[in-house]
Amino acid sequence: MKKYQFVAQSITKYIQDNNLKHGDKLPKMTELMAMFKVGKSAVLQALSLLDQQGVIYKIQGSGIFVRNSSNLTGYMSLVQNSGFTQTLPDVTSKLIRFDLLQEPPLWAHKRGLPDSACYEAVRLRSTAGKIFVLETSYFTQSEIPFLSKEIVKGSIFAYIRNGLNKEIRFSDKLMKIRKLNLQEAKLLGLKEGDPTLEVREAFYLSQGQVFDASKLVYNYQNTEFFDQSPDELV
Amino acid sequence: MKKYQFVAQSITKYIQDNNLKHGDKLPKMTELMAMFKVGKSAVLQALSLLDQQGVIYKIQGSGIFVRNSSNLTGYMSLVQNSGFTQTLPDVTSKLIRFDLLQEPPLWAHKRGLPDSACYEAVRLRSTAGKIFVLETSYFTQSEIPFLSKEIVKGSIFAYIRNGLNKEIRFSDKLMKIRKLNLQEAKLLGLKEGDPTLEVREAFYLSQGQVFDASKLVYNYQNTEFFDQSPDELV
DNA sequence: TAGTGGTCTAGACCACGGG
DNA sequence: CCGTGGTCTAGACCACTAG
Repeated sequence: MKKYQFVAQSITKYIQDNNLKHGDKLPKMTELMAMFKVGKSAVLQALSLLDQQGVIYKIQGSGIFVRNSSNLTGYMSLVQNSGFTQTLPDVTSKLIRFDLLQEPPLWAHKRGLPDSACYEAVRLRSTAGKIFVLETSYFTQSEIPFLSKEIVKGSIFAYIRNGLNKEIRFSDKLMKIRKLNLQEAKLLGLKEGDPTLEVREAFYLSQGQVFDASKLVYNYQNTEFFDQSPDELV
Repeated sequence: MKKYQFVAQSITKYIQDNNLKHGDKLPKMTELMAMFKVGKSAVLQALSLLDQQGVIYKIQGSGIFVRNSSNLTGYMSLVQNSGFTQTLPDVTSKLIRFDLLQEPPLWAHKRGLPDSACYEAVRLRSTAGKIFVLETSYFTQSEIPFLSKEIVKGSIFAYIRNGLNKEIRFSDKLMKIRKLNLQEAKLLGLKEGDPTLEVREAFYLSQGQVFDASKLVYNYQNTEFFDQSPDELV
């Protein structure tokens, strides 16, 4: 483990252990450097991470402070890549459809998925027994040569990371609000015309290729989202 | 202007000028250091900025590459603090209500707004003549002592930044999908029961105090969102 | 195995906040 | 004014990619 990761983790633990709240002051940089026996840049990288995660904020000339970590259990991060598995408890999947197609639908190709054979997986995902999203995913076979029903029932991303040893690097999302159609409504246990958030997402591997294009249709009754924007840019 | 800001800006311009697309390679770090006559850490900070903005990605041992800057005009960033003014064209406001209250509503106080006198502003915002959001904002008078109808009709944030010379540092958002009520629907030009995204946001100043709690109700027909997640953490 | 980005250090100097 | 975080340098060494 890298030093700055260790420092970031230790600071997070320090906040929990000392039960620090919004606005409480953390040790100053020189003290942090001494505490963890690292140089300034390691501490800076750690603080930068925590900044992005919304854990702390810094005031030049004053100090480093803890940020509101409001009770976000049950909320879903709209930004974090891996989606729900991070913040939601007991995520399970029900497989609706699983096929190998000659080519992806047009929208998936437009989002960058290669125009060649791909797996299609339609899953209904639940947290704590409640259905929260209908997910239609396309995985290009050129990157993911083999996929089975068993893998798809579990976590595909875990399989890609651990089984194939590939790294998921970043993603693009386009989102809109709309009404559910009848088919979606039935699957989600809602009514036609009920509101939903539709997310079309493209996932990229470490070399910058799209390997997965997904469409997510959320259940409005069982989903809430959060975002803690960090210090800003430009 | 700081060196790393200048470098970041120059690289962005370099990408535009050379019309670089997704996957195209940028000059290597040593070349960038030479091009801009700065040290390694200045370049690193610049690249880190661009990484967060979704402009580039790096592959260790290989190079620095341009990321898809798909045509996002008309889309709204869900993450960027200042909201729409950044990416949307021709934003105008219609003032629906403006008052000075003895105290904010309960939800605003729960989000961190002081339980004392505050301004209430209800605005209908449009881009290119189309109404896209109904915004109800509460500004605590302890931080924003004076607000007028004229200021509220323009950009309150610009007034705070330039007029009051205060810095808006970060924000928390909670979001959910739901149905419009009759009153909201009328204002947005939609029908009762139509879908919407509701965002409750708390804005913080540089010392970590909440000065603004806002509720945003989006018009689903005129709004689409995007997000380009950067390299991830932990 | 050469070459690229990543981590980390020690230290100089700058810029802001608060007494 | 002092103390804090912020920027920046030069350079050592590590880790990964690709030919």
